[in-house]
Amino acid sequence: MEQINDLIVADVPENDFDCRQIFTCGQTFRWKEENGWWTGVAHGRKIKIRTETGKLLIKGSDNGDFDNVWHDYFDLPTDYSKIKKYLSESDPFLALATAAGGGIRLLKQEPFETLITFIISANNNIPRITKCVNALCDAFGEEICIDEIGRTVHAFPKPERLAALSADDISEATHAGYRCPYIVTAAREFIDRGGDISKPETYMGVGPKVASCVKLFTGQDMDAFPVDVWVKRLISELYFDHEPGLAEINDFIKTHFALYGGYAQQYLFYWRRSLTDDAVRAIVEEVRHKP
DNA sequence: CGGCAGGCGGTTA
DNA sequence: TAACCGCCTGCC
Repeated sequence: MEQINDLIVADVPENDFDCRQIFTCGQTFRWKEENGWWTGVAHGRKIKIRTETGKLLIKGSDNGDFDNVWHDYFDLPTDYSKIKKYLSESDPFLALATAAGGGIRLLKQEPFETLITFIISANNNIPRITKCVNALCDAFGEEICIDEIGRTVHAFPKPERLAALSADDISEATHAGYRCPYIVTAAREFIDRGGDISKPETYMGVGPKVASCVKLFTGQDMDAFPVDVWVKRLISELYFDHEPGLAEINDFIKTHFALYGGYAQQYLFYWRRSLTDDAVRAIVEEVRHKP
């Protein structure tokens, strides 16, 4: 890693870091692409990043922040080539999925932000989750800076701020609907528990799927395997000749994806969303008839 | 075009 | 098991 003025340049394996894949695969909703750079906020800091053949370029950071924050946030210590190789060799579908989304990385995100963001994600879709989360930050997050075209950039709100609000306050700002009371109570609970999210499913508004997301996207449990409608659909298409129940799917996941389960889930999820039902059927046909 | 079902990256009671 | 907020899509 080296620093040139306000630009950090770090080595990243060329095929293991793709901004679009990282920021649009559903793990975070705070990054957007502008003029060839991806801009985002985490840990109360705003940066811009892009990649260039084997290099990660970061603007708005410095040596200290890179070492203390971004190195870990972008999961740079993990060797994704090794993970993709292992998954590819253990499963023909993962070979295809890791080829399609090979630049995905699992960000190590902040506990409170992840908890609230995925409470919002329940029974919701990506464009609307993005809107809600960013509206929440704009309304209640502390100001970080003004960007080059005059927009105020906000951090994710602190637990104390959200805990002091009413559900109606949140609703007015975000239009997150019936999830708003969950956001307030989760903020209060989070404070009462001293920031402990080791059992996310014990928070109101957090069921099995959201709990898995929190564990996986904070880096707490890399075997966590969130099962949403897309993953459920794909698992039954690829591995079952009948419509499996949730228990059956969970059983299968535990044995089949034991190691690197969370990574497998991300590759599969990203891959499935790019395919039509017909394309999946054709792929299943082809893989089954291979010697 | 505009009104109105139908469907979402689940959870709760 | 249905109801839930609100936005987007497709249909008439």
